[in-house]
Amino acid sequence: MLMTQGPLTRKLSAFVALSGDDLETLARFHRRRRSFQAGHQMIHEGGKNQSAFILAEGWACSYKLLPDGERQIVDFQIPGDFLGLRSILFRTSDHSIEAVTRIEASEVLASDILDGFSRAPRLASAVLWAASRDEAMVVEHLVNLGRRSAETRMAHFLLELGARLKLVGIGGLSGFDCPLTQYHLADALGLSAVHVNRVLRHLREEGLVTFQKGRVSFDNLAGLTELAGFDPDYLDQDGPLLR
Amino acid sequence: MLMTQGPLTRKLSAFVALSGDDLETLARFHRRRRSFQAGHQMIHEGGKNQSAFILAEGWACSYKLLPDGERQIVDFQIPGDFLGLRSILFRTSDHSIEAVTRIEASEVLASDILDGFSRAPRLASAVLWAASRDEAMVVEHLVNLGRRSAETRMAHFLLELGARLKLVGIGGLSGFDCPLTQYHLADALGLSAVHVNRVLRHLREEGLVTFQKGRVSFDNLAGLTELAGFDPDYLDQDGPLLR
DNA sequence: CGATCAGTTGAGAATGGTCAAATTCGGTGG
DNA sequence: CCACCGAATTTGACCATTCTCAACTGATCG
Repeated sequence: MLMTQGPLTRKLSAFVALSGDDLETLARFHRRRRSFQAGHQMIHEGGKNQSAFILAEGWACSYKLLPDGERQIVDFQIPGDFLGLRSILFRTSDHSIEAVTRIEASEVLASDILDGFSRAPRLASAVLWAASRDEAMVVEHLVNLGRRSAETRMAHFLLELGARLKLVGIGGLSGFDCPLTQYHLADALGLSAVHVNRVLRHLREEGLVTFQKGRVSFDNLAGLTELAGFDPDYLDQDGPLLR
Repeated sequence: MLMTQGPLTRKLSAFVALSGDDLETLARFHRRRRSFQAGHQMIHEGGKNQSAFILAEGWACSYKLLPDGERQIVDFQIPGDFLGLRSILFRTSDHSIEAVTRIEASEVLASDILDGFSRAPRLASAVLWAASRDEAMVVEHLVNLGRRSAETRMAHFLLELGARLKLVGIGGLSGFDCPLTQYHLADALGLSAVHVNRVLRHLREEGLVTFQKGRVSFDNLAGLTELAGFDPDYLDQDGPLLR
């Protein structure tokens, strides 16, 4: 039994108590190690027979492009995240994913997943749970775009990212290293890059957060949390529900 | 074996070929028939030990409330939809669901689902697929809010709703009956009710769609589809992927 | 016949977008 | 070490989309 299971296994174990068989099947997902340059497009919207990946190192983002060339980033993926699940469950992928930084990941083929589910059925429940957790995050982004001002939207986004990174042991309460550009933020938050810059300046001048030179610093975490109305419940899970 | 399986079974069968055992387990989900008044809150954000429902008749909507009292509607549910899955997968629900019209639905307890998954493992894969399809819809709404103008947003929304209703046999290419108020549209599209009204008027005056007296009429379907950049691929699935 | 709720319209304000031009910063080659 | 390049960031001025507030209409219901 491998003791060096990655963060994905840890995450899934938070929902179902995985058996030895389950763990072994899960370990098979890690056979094909790949690395990608920053900017490489790992999954193509409209493409068929694509793979999924388990991210070990680096950041990625999933997005959709509009006819007029604009793009909307749906989410960022950080180490431990499963990415591109929908691109194997559906015949043609409904979104694209690109590497934000240099990436190390395990490639998971559609057959790995589907065979894995018949070999270790509890795995399907576990992956369903993980996918639902991702969906909860997308829903929170939706609320962000629909009903929050640019400023609270940015605050909420940075807090969520900080909380997610802390859960996988990267960064802490004081802040985190962040490879994103202001264009990434703009495409994720539905703003223009110019306005992103203004919002960041304002938050900095208010003494709430500083995002400069690839580092996000929470200067006043309580104030920022208050401003954003941030409640991390949708990220956190306690013990396994399924035994 | 029941031949009168509902639209949910049909939907799941589009992904996995369900065995007799699977179908029987699925049929158990339909034991507890319930009905609700319009406006009844079926699932409470923050509530614990909630049920899920399979919608047989009527419309519902899932939403989140913000600290300032605003709300963001995440999606509408129509007959055949599974609703509240995340409220049983998570200990505490991250969203609320309320009946838009009078509703007929089957109540599904957390234990039904979890026992069902161990009894009929392929069901877990099927539900994972259905949940992913719902997530694809939420993602499309996210793009809608982030990167489309009020007008194309409305156009896209009405086209998606029309396409979904057509898939379950309600309404056709010419339009559909729609119980939503302009306040519902506002909360779903991240607009003010006043602006919703203006946008609807403009679309009507352009001869694209008319939404009046509970009926949406596509006056110029091609033009509306063009305006919205609507591509229904993310809704449609062909044959079963898993045999 | 009030009362209430959905829809409609106008006027003015605000949030955020666009365009254009600096400025800074991290390389990279000399 | 320095000059230079391109990308990312920063700022200003002006513009547009959308919001807010407020009033009015019309339908429905007890």
